[in-house]
Amino acid sequence: MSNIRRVGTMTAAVEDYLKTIFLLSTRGEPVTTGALARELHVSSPSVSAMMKRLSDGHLVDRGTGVHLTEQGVREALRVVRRHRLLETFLAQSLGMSWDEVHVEAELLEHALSERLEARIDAALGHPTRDPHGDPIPPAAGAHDESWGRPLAGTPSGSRFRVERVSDRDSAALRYLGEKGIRPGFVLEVGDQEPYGGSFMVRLGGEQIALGQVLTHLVFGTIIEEES
Amino acid sequence: MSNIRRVGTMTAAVEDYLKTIFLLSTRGEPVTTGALARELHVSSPSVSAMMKRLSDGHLVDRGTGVHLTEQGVREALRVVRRHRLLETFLAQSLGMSWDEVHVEAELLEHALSERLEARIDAALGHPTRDPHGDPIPPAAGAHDESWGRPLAGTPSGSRFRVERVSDRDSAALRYLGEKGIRPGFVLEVGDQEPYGGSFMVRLGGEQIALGQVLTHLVFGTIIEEES
DNA sequence: CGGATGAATTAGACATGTCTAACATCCGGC
DNA sequence: GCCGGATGTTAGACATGTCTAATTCATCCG
Repeated sequence: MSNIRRVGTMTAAVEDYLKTIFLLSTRGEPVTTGALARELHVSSPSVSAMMKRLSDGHLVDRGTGVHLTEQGVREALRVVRRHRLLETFLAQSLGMSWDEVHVEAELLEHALSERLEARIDAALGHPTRDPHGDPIPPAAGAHDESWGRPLAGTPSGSRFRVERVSDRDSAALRYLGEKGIRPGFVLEVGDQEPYGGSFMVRLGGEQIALGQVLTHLVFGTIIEEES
Repeated sequence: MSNIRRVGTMTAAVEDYLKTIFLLSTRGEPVTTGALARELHVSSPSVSAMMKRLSDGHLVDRGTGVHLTEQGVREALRVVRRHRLLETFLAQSLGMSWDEVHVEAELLEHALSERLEARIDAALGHPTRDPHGDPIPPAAGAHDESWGRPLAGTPSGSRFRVERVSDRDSAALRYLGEKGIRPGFVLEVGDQEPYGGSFMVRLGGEQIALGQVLTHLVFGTIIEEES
């Protein structure tokens, strides 16, 4: 039966590839056979074969690396939308924490019907951000996937508004969540301790030391002081 | 990647077959190659091939017709549990009607992780019945799948408590729902109009005429008059 | 008893998606 | 200018799950 399969060539595997290509390229990373293999936990030949299929189906172009065609972007955005709506829904309706929702959404995103997607969207009041601050692509219309700047390298003394936190490392997410570092909050940036030490920030009067890795997972903007 | 796949031999297709065998046999219908092909919308040879696989995996025995082994029942109940929990969850959290939830649960049931299943179960307060009145198998322990008696053939003048309504015909479900015929409600049974006419029942002062087909979709028990 | 009928299986093909092993290609350094 | 390593592709195999066409098998009826 394979209830999972959708119209045309969209299968769960195809959706995963398209989504991953989209996310890699919007993160500014090179989209190569090797990168996709690493990301999707498959072998390089598997990626090669799939790229051939996607290319035949006019979902990707292959020049230097791989990039999505217009139609490929459209399909990728559909998957990303379902993923982020599900994350938001699971957090809202079941109180799941932001480090748990990603894995679950990963499983469910290929099995979400259009109808259920619409119902969830409506029930949530047409949200524009998921729990990590990632923008939810609209059902139709333009989408902005920009990441802002990473916390790493932010000059001491500036005020930094957290906008997105990468959902790739679930343990790091839990840790950051416990410290209160979530989208919408503003950090007072302190000093980078020397020789790869902690990055000091202040949030609501509390001093927080963040390891190198964490500062590359938090994105946002520097708030200009008005005076 | 195929995120859908589970441990061992449990795939979405295997789960569908096991579930269907379980449901057919608990409805008292013969579980034959043909019946499964009809039910699952696949060809007979497909069923033959799958029965060989399930038989090799000790999930079914093949004598006269097919029946589940102990392990087969266990796996089938896991799928049925996920399906009915999902139906209940979708009805509760999104206000979906009982004629919509079946189709959606059908899609999601193969992608539900153990963790999410447990979260949903807890959030719903460990429900024992889905919106159609179908019993939700417990995570561990005995399960009773009995159907009670059909409304069809209930003698005039008796009082009939609705316990389950078959979810197989979505349009019929919607119709019955509009008339107020749902699990828990008690009907005063009237006459069967002759020559295959309507079956008359009374619910909360209102007279309802039910076509033949409907009376075979509603199950429950006759309430003994006390006096 | 013999043939028609229907149900089930076997045979063979195909699509999807994965793997390992072998080959190709390209690019930097000497 | 050539060699070695990284990167990518081809070749070939396998698992899953489906299909159609052909065959077997049982059964019922005249």
